[in-house]
Amino acid sequence: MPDPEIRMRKMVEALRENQYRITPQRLAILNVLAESKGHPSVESIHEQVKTRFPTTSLATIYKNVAVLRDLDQLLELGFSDDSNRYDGNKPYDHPHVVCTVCRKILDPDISALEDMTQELMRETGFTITRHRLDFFGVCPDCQAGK
Amino acid sequence: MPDPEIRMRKMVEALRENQYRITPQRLAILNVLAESKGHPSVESIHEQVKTRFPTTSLATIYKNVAVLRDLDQLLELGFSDDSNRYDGNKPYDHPHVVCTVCRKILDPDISALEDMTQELMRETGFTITRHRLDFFGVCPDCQAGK
DNA sequence: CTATTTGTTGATAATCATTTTCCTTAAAAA
DNA sequence: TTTTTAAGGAAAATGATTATCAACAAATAG
Repeated sequence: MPDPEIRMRKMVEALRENQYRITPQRLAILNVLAESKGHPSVESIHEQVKTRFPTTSLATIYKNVAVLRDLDQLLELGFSDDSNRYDGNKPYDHPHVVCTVCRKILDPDISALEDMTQELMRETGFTITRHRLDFFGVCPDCQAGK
Repeated sequence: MPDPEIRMRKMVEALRENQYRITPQRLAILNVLAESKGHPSVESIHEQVKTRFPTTSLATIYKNVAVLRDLDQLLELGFSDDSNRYDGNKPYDHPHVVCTVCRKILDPDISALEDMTQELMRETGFTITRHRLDFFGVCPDCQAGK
């Protein structure tokens, strides 16, 4: 079974378990999130859902990403100077590399993250449970002027 | 010379070098920023400045923090679900540890940060120039129920 | 010291992503 | 099929931030 389908089922299951209704628009949104390789914005999700359901309202997208986020099925990345971006495939905290030119977002591997968190806890006495780690720069494509 | 005074002079110097005028309101804002031990919001800066200049407009605070930020004299921490916070004492990117209970913010040392950035550039091909690293948890005081 | 120039202030309107409202529609249970 | 009630759609509201513009004042020249 391909990954997107697994994610779809997982998200539908989470909705059912919490007594949310399964509507066509909702399924279309889940589909966009599960299929997406990037980190779509609400606007981008809206565009894609509208190809199947042309009357879909932006508010419907907003309401649904909020539901999924609250069910821990969607990672919401808020940016104070831009619209939020969403990750339906890895709905848990992880670092990001953001291109400041084209706004592309990558998920890099940071093997030292676990060790770093442990050291931070020792150093500060905090119990650290979440993080938001963004690195900003210019991606290879934009460096090449594409 | 105490730290706040050093910061004041540094910021005034940066304004002068860039042909910005030194106004009383501007000095009052610099003073709030240099004296502040925390990470004040625009609203908080406004409240403090108004005790000396009661007619000061919120817009004036916004315009001035933008100027200082553009001169790299002020670190702006944007939050998508809250107003921005500002750090006038360490006006360069650095990691934060945030207590989710009392909202206290610490500046931890992360010695591995430079190496990590280099590795990220190799791994992703990005040229990384900035970062925003927030770790969230509960501080020792709040763990103790204080 | 006075006049001139031009950046700054303060009040207000505009912006924009997001949220809320409210009425209509339709999913799910009886 | 009927009933209940959550969800969808359209539009208005929200709230932090930005833009506008007339009045003012800091800097500079004379």
